[in-house]
Amino acid sequence: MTVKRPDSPKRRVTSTDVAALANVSQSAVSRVFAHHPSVSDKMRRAVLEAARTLGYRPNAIARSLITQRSRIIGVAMAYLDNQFYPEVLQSLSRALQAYGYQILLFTADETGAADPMLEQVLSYQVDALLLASVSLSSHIAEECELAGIPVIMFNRTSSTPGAASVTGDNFAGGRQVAEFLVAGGHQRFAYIAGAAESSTNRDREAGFCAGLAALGMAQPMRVPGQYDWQSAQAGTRLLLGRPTRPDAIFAASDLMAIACLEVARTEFGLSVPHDLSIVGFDDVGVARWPSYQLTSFAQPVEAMVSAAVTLILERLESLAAPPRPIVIPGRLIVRQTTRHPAQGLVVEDGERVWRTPSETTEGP
Amino acid sequence: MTVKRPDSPKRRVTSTDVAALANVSQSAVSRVFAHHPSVSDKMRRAVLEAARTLGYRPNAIARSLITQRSRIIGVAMAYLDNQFYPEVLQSLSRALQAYGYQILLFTADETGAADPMLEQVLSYQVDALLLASVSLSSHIAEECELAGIPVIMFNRTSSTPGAASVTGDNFAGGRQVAEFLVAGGHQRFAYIAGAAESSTNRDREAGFCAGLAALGMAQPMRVPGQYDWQSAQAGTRLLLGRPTRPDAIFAASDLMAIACLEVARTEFGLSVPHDLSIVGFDDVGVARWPSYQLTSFAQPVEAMVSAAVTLILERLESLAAPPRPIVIPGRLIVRQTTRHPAQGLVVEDGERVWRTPSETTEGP
DNA sequence: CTGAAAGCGCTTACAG
DNA sequence: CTGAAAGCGCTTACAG
Repeated sequence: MTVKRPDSPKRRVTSTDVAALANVSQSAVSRVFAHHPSVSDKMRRAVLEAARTLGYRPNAIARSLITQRSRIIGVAMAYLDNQFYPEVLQSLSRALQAYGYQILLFTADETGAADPMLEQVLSYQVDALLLASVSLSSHIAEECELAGIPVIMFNRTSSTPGAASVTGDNFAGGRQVAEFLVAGGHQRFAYIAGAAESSTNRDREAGFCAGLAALGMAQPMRVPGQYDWQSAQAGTRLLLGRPTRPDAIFAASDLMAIACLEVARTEFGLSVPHDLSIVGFDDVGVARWPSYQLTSFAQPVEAMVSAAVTLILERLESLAAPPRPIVIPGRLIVRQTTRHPAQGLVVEDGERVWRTPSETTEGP
Repeated sequence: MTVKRPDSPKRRVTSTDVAALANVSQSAVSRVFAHHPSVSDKMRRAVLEAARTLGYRPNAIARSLITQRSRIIGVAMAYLDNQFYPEVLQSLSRALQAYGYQILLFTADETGAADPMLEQVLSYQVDALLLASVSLSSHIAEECELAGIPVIMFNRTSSTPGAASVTGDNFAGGRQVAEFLVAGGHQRFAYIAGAAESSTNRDREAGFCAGLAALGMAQPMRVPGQYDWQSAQAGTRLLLGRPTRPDAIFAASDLMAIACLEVARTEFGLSVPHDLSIVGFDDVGVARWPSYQLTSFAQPVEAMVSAAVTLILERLESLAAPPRPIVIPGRLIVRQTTRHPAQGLVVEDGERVWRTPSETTEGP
C-alpha cells in the first residue's frame, strides 16, 4: 500500500537514512538538528558526519507539519514600481531571515482581486501575513485573523481598531509639509492625491489640510490620483492648466511628485522651485537623484521594517503582546524643489531637515 | 503520547473535521478538494457545504509532504534597487500564481554570502530555484541540482554547459550599441562595466568590443563598475576627467547609465547628446522619464519571464525536457541621449528602434 | 463511487 | 542521554 510518488528524480535523504548510517535512532538525528540540549557529543559527531556524507538537510515541510509553525511569513505587496516597496521588501527579507523566517510573496493580480490570494495564504499555513498593499481590502485581514493567522498592516492601517500596523507619521508629515510651504511664503496650494480609499492618502491629505487651516490658509486645490505616474501626470496638467495655478504642490508619493515635476518642467516650461514648489512623500532613492533633488517627507524604511518584525515576533513568540498600531516618525528632507523659509532648517546626517516651530527650541 | 503543541491560538480545521460534519470519510473530503473525478455530486455537495460551514482550507504543507511537491519556487534575488528586478519579480509572481505556484523569496545578505540561503532553499523543498542575482556563485546551483532541485538562471548564465537559463541577448545587444554609435558618427568610445564576474557584463562588453572591432574602430576605454550608482558615478568622473574624453559611453545597465548622465550634466556641464552620447541596457521604467529619455537596449521582461516559467514547468511537469539556455532577443530603443545616424531608425509600438544594416531589408 | 489504511519526514512526551 | 512510538494533515493504491 505504498503511495506511488510522481516520478521523483531522486529520493531525498531523510533523517532515517542518516540514523541508519550513524547507527542511532531517527529521534537522535532529529535531536541533533533541533539543537536539543540532551545529546552526547559522541552521538552528535556521529550524526553530523553521517549527515554530511549523505548531504542531509532537515525537511522544513515535515517540521512545519508537526510543529504547526511554518516559519514562513506571507507578504502581500503591489505597486512594485513605487521604489518604496522594493526597498521594504529587501530590508524585510533580510530582517526576517535573521530570525529564521522566510518570505512567501503574494502579488495582487491585474484585477486587484484578493480572493485567490487569500486562499493561497490560508493554504500555506503562513505564520503571519504582512499586508503591504493599499488596495487590498481589509476583508482579507479579517479572514486571516479568523483563521488564527496574525495580520500586520504595513504602510496602511486597518479599519479594525487596535489591529497591528506600522505606518509612517502620515498626518504629521502632511501637516509639516503645509507648515514648511507656508513658512516658505507660498500662497496657493494643491494636493495630488493617492488612491482615494487608502489610509495613507487619507492621513497625508488630512494633515496637509489641517496644517494649512491652522495657519489661516485656504484649503488646497485637489486632484485625484492613484499613486501612479499616469494619474499624477494628468492631475498636474489639470492643476497647471488653471487660470491661477498653484505655487506649491504636495504629491502623495515621490513617484507622483516626480511625475508632477516632469510635467511642470517639460510641458509647462516652469522653473522649479522658482515658479512652483513640489514636495513628495517617502524619500525613495530616486528623490536624491540630481535631476530631481526632491523635497520629501521621509518614511524611514529600516525603522518601519524593524517595527514590523517586532510586531510579528511579538505575536508569534509570546502570548502576551496584544496587536497594536505603531507609528514611525519621519522627517521632512529639504532639497531643491521648494523655496525655503529663512529659518527652521537644520542639518542632520548630512541632510537638510525642516523643524516645525513647535519642535525646535531655537528662537529667532 | 500526544505531541504537545506550542500554544496554538486555535486548532485549525482539518479534512477530518469536515468529514465528520458531512458524514463521509476523510478520503472523500480529500478527493473533493483534489478535484478527483470519481466523486458523486451528492457527496461533493455535502463536503463543500461542511467545508464552508467550518471554514476549511486544505493544508498545503501536509499536501506537499505526501506529494513531494511544494508548488513553491524559490527565487533568489538581489539588487532590488535596479528597477529591472522588481519588474521581474512582479511579472514572475503573477505568471507563477496563474499556474498555482508561489514564490519563496531569498535575498542575499549584506556580505553576499549564499550559504545560509542555500540551506534554507534545500530545507524548504522548493520545487525549483530561480537564481536571479548576478553575484551568487554557481556553487549554489550545483548543490541544488545535486539535491534534485531544478535551477533556472535568470539574467545570467551558468558555467555548466546546457544548464537552464534565460537571458536577454547580451552579446547582440552590446554589438548593436556599437554599430549604432558608430553609425551616429561617434569616435571615442567608453564602457562602464557591470560586476566583473557576471555573465551579463562579460557578454555585453564582448559584444560592444566585437562590434567596434568589426567596424574598424579602436577598442573602448573601460572603467570597472558594480551595477550600482556609486561605481557608475566614480567611473564617469574618471572617463570625463581625461584629457581626451569619450564622445560615447555605453553603460552596462540603465541605472549606471543614468548615474553617468547625471554626472555628465551636473558635474561636467556637458550637454547630452550634443557633447556626449550615453546608452544604457535594460530599458527599465526610469529610462522613459522625461528628464532622462535614455537610449537603451531593451530586455523584454515579459518575454523573459514567460521563458523562465516555461523552463520551470518543463522541468517539473514533464520528464522529457532537458534543461537548456534560452536567449530572448531585444531591441535598441532610441531616445534622446544619443546622436542619431541618418538612417536605420524604424518605429515599432510607438518607440523608435535601431535596426542594424544586416537586419533591415530597406535600401538607402 | 466510497472507505480503511499506509505513509510522507519530521518532533516530542514517555520510559528507560 | 537514548529509543520506540504516536501523530501532524494530507494523498492515493487497494478492496469493495
